[in-house]
Amino acid sequence: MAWTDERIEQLKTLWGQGMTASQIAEALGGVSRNAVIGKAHRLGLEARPSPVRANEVPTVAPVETRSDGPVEAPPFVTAPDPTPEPPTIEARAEAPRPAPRPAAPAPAPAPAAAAEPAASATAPAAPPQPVMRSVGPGGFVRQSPGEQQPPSQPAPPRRMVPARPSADMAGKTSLLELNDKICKWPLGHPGEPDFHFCGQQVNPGFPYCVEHCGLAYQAQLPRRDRRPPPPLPFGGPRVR
DNA sequence: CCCTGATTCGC
DNA sequence: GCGAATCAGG
Repeated sequence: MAWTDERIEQLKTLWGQGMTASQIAEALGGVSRNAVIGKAHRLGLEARPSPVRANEVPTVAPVETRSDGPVEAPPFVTAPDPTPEPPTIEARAEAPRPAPRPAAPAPAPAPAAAAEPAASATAPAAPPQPVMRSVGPGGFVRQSPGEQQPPSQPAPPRRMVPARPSADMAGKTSLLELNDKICKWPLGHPGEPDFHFCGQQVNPGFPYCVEHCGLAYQAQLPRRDRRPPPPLPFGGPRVR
């Protein structure tokens, strides 16, 4: 399958959200995990913590670290690491690391569960999970050190709307109407009559409105705890 | 074994 | 540019 602009866009988004290559491959369909990784690299997407990379040649001289195997040593090695010995953590901190690995946007409207924060609602008794703090890439959920609430839970929608108020039934936001100022959160499935985009005003710097940013960028859950099937925009992947 | 991402290299 | 094969760590 070809890498259309749409698919590339999805790849970027999902990759940015911390989805694994396998998950992305499954979500996109028609591509392998390797294809996703390969494409991500060619796109220059940020590398993510990989198991295979800790190994580094400490000295300037090319040193073959592999100790066994009938592997012929390469005649030369290209550019040994320019920063071999960061004396401090500094270098690490600088590294482009998508700090929190957000993942799994939950497209399906989950009406219940959400508490109503409006009115006099103070912070619910005890946020039991201080650790789970999602900070959108780019710092989309900024909170003062003083007042911090666990934003892991996507902002509870004021109310559940299928897409947008009645007016939009007449004019849903179509692909052609997308621009960088309106939310590109897809609703429904491409190709179907009611497929359209959120169309709200974007959260500046993000492709989605604030509400959908809350869905798109969430703290990564332990893999055990996220079994809900493919968690994606566009109402979830098609079941073939 | 499983998983992961990175890299290589023939196409 | 693409992605299977391969590598290598968890």
